[in-house]
Amino acid sequence: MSPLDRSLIANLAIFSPLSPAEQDEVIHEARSVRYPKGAAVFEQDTEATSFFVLLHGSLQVVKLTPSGQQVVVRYVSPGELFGIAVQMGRASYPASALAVVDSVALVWPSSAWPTLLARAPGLAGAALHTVGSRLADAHTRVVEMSTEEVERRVAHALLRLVKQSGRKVETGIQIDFPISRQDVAEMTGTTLHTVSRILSAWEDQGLVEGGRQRIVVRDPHRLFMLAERK
Amino acid sequence: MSPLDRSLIANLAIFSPLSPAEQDEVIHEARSVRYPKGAAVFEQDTEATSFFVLLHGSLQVVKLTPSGQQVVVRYVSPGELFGIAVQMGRASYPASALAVVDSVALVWPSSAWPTLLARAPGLAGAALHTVGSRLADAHTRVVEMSTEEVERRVAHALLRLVKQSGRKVETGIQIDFPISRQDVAEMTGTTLHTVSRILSAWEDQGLVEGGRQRIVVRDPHRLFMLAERK
DNA sequence: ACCGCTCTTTGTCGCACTGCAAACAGATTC
DNA sequence: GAATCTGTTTGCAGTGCGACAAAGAGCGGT
Repeated sequence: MSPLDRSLIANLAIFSPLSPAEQDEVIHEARSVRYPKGAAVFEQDTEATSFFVLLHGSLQVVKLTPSGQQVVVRYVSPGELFGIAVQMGRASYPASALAVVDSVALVWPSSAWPTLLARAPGLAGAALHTVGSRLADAHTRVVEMSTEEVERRVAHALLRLVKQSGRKVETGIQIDFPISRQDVAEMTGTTLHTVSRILSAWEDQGLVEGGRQRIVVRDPHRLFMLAERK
Repeated sequence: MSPLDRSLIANLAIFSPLSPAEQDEVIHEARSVRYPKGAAVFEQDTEATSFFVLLHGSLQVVKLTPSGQQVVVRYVSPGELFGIAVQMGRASYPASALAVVDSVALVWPSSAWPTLLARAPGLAGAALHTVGSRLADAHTRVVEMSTEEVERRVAHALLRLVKQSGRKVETGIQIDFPISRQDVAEMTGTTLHTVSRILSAWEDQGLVEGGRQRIVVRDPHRLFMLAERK
């Protein structure tokens, strides 16, 4: 394992409030791990031994129900802190995190948290912000699922993905990792079939452009209108 | 305003890790406010000037959608920390909190947070735990709404209410505050009508006992079976 | 360049649930 | 105790979406 440099984390929102010396302290406890596409960073209901910051790639966080159904909780983008179950008072991870493309993360042992906090007290606040915005997202989703019909939920999900991981391409904005209709279905609480139908209809209207595990939004504004119109 | 004593907070999970001296410091910044039934503790989208701990009563946290629909996010029980929007990095409250019975809360100005943290660093961790368990709840709800049909969602909602605010009565366990079918509908993402039908059916089977703004669960175990059976 | 796998598309059918409507009942007010 | 208000029950008709089925298409492996 090569020694890590603080430049890796200096620009991340979570660590930028820290002084260079503090950043050195923090990075010193970490190691960098590569996860090939498809690999699990951690798995649901296993002991939460580590917490992480994603450096490169994208992760899908999925929750499996007792009856075997799967729900996509969210996608993790580079720079995000994740896997902080222990810090929230849990012994095990509440979901699994899978690499949807080759990815790299910084890994700290959960036991390092108190030490880090002592050295950099601002971290607690940063973690609280992180969890707070996830809570807001989760509530938004609850509200959407309670009040909106499927088509609008899919529109919102797509817009969120574009915002979080959109990459400009010739014909519009593409979601920057492989994502299947099944995945979108599991994000919006519907079926693969319904998602496929909706995307096909949108494609006919020139709103989006589909492909195998690929979605390009050609007209984000019109999609937004569709998502919000009452 | 009468001076507050640390005995008010000594037994609350959030403050119990603090030393008596720290508890004195914390309580010193607070004031106690009474909210009559129906009053708002704070309102959605207003500036988050305060945070709170509930001492007595029950609050309903509701979110209003742009199209005017309402969703019940959760109920707050005595001892809980709430209204910590600022600490999560928000300027305004993301929802409204209404007293469903006469209630009393401790109120701190948001600006007191840094001072409190300096005096009692354990508070940050406590807040993180609080938000963490809310996040877990929200995710549970997302999963339920994605994968379960209405009847099962209502069963789960009732079980959660009973667990959080159940009071033993002669014929079973009663939810300890007035709650209408409409409220249950807004918790489970369905309509008042469907909830009424479901509860009526359950009443015929001797599972629950209804009444105006009143629900008594007569047989929690059978309700649990109904909620979990695949 | 072929084969086989996974992902996607499209059609048909049925039903759980919603939306509308109207009557009913327990609480509250004067 | 009558009047009124708010919350609850119940019936019925309509439908959005899920369940099932089967064919088509892009991609990776040998």
